[in-house]
Amino acid sequence: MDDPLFDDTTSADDSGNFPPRFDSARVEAQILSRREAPPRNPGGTPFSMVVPPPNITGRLHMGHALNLTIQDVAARYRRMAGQDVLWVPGVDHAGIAAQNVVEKKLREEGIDFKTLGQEEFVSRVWAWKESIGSGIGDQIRRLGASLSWDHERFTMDPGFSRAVREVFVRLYEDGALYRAERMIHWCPRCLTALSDVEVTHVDREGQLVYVRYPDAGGAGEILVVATTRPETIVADLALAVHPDDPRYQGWVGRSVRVPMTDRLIPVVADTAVDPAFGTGVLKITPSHSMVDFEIGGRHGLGTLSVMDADGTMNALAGALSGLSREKARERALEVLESDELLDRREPYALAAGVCYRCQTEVEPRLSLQWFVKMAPLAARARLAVSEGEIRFFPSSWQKTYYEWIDNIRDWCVSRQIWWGHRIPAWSCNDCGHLAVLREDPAVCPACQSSAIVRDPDVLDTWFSSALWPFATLGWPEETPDLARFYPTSLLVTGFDILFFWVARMIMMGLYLTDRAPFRDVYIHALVRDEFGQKMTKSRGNVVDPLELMDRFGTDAFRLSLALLATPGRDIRLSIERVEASRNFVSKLWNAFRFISRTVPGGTPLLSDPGAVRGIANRWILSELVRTERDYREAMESYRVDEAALLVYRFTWSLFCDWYLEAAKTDADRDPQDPLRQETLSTLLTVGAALLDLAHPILPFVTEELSRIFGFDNASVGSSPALLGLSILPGESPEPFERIRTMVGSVRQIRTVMKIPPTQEIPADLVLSDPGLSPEALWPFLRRLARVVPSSSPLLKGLRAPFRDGHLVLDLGDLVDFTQEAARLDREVARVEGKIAEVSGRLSREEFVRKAPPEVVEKDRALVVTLEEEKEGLLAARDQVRDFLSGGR
RNA sequence: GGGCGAUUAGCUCAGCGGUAGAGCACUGCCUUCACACGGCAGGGGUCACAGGUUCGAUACCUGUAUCGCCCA
Repeated sequence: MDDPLFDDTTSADDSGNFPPRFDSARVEAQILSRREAPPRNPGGTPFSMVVPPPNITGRLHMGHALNLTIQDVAARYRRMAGQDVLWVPGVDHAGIAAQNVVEKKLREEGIDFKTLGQEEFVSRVWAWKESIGSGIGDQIRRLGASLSWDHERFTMDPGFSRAVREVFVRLYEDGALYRAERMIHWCPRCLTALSDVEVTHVDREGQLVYVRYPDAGGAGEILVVATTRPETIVADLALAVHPDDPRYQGWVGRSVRVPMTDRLIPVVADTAVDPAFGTGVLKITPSHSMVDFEIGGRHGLGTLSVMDADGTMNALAGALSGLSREKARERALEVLESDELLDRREPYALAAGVCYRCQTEVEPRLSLQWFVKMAPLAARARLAVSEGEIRFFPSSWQKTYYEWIDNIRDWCVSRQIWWGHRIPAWSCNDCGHLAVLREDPAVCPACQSSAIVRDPDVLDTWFSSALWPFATLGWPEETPDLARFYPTSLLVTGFDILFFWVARMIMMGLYLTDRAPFRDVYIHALVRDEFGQKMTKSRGNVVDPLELMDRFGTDAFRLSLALLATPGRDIRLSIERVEASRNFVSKLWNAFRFISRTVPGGTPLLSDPGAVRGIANRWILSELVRTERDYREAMESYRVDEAALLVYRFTWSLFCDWYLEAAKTDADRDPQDPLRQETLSTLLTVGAALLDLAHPILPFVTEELSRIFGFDNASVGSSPALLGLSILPGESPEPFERIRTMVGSVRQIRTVMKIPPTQEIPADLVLSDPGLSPEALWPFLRRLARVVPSSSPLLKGLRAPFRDGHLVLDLGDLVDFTQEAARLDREVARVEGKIAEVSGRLSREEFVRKAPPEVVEKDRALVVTLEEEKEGLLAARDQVRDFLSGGR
């Protein structure tokens, strides 16, 4: 073991090697096996988040991965900044989704869940929940998400259930919750009511069917009605026309006969009718259409329901009874056809409402349900955002939020399923009293009868989710957690649940705690496949995050997501991107491999970065300070993508490409040379700081490297480097920038002249700037450009020009001047183009007069620089031309 | 029908009033003692289109086109 850093058992693979590849699988397994809770810092300012609880039915998908990565970056960053971070994990009981899963499982076992009864079924769901254990939780850990696992909650754990019940009762007592018979969206497959947001719309190719309604007077006149739902004709209770429609003035008040039946219905006038749709005559089916229900109400039409809960036509459907909705539609067309009441049909694109859980087309249905009054809640929720109490990132989501808030309708919260929070309402069979209670009653509170029945329905899953930020912290108890961490600091979520979840948390939070439940809301987009397609099972384009983590490492996967997480834009994730990130992790790893070989154990970190003298050292430190400043700015404004890019660029383009190469020069110096010591310490210091910057995004590789180097525990990530480097080194870093241009100039010539990279070129250094010391420059030029001081002054040679001087290169006989002449011509043209542009601007009086002085000044300085550059290029070109014409 | 977003290099995307950028792909050279999951050098863009504001517009405003999403 010749490397002093590896003289103990903490080496990379515990056998003294620092392999050229980072073994992500091994390191991740090792770190995860410790199952450490992330550290808390009771002395720090609180920073809290609640995780959007994944469904118990869930498996980690791209959306989770993105969501958790962003949160974890925030959590780790805050921890490193000394804050006391609480990030509450948890799982949602996922009412309908979980019920569906268990129903299906039972069906596969040959059991019809309905035969079990509610209690037994619920206990089966609990058993199933136990059987899947911490599946999704383990996958979340796998992603490196540093949640506060000791605070894990479930939306149906006892405490949470108490909170849900408390809210329901409180709303009821306040008159903000009521039971009523209303039109709701009904899923004929899930057999439950749905809220407005649980219905999504899909474009369908339908038909507009024109049907003849004969005049009841027998005069042979007919009204033609256009409908997309001919199967509901048998439930028609009226036809309606717009009162101002000249075509139908004579019809209002008359009666027509309903096709397929013997019923007579009136023709009414209503302003809700759109004269431009179809024939301008609307059939009114109050029991099967939201709009018709309203119109029917205005005209006292009553109701007639021809469909059962499961979408089957019932006994009142006459010729259609017993048929499914779909079959009924076909049959209706046949009957109309044969009755010669079918006028015509035309294709019609319609947006069908479907259940968001099972995609079944929903039915409007009149039924007795529980509703939350939204108007008062919504008003406050609007204010919280418009007054800036809650901030959206990106802020463009405000509009969408207002749009919804402003058009909100009462929220149907009862569900006719078995899995969920049972509604705490009892009705008395004797006196009819309805009791909503915090504790289960034994008898009717009104008449003491024991003939009371509990409402069999459960609550919308989102009802409990709406309590998540405070119920997880102990509400309604006044717990220490609630006092310290509520309101939470940041909520990170996808736009797809803005209405389902975010808006409702705001409403409930304000109503129940009098405070907005969070300060900032970061709304991220969707992860799509590389072609921009949404990842869905049916498309078969779902990429499994776990697979990517296995293949490329979790760090690489997280970095890919972070880099692509531009606010407000969907993410197209391709394997190539993850590969590129993997390469970055490897690059980082190897940079530290180099440091470990170069820097002996026991080397101290820089105690005073401002006192550093070495050209390269000063340069990298000043770049680090700049990067760190921008990085913090990015993190504070939730620009994870920018922060990640800063780390990427600093590491690769500056630290690896330039500093490490330059540091090799200093490291080769005499052991007694103080510059060598300074450089070794700088390497270590910048390395440590770099790990800190990278840690929130790349937790595993940085923790492993920190461990190897004995830096502060990277899971704490409180290396002094990050905190201590707020001072800029005293002097300008410019000398190293000059070196970069010199090196660039030589490298260009080397390429054009086809001189092998390893071949050293003797050269003379000619400097016009007296501030630069050739003695300090040569070692870097030798290392980075492979030029060496020539033993004697060169009279003839090729000029490598840079801004304030040039190198004369002795290329011996290798020279093909024509290529170089052509290159220089191109360069001169490029610089001249720039000069023309900038000086053209400066020559315009208006520009000089109106533009800000600093802009004009900057342009003037730019012209000077460009002129210098041009002169150098011209001198080099002239010389090349000399060689070309005169030989040598 | 209303709203939102997008349109920048072959592809995927940053940038956003003041010399057009990254990753991947492409071309040439290089297995040089951290890294070929690498290095060096390079090619490639009238920043969708048309007006306007401005000393100056890829960026701001208006309109048009195309694409995507949300709501009705």
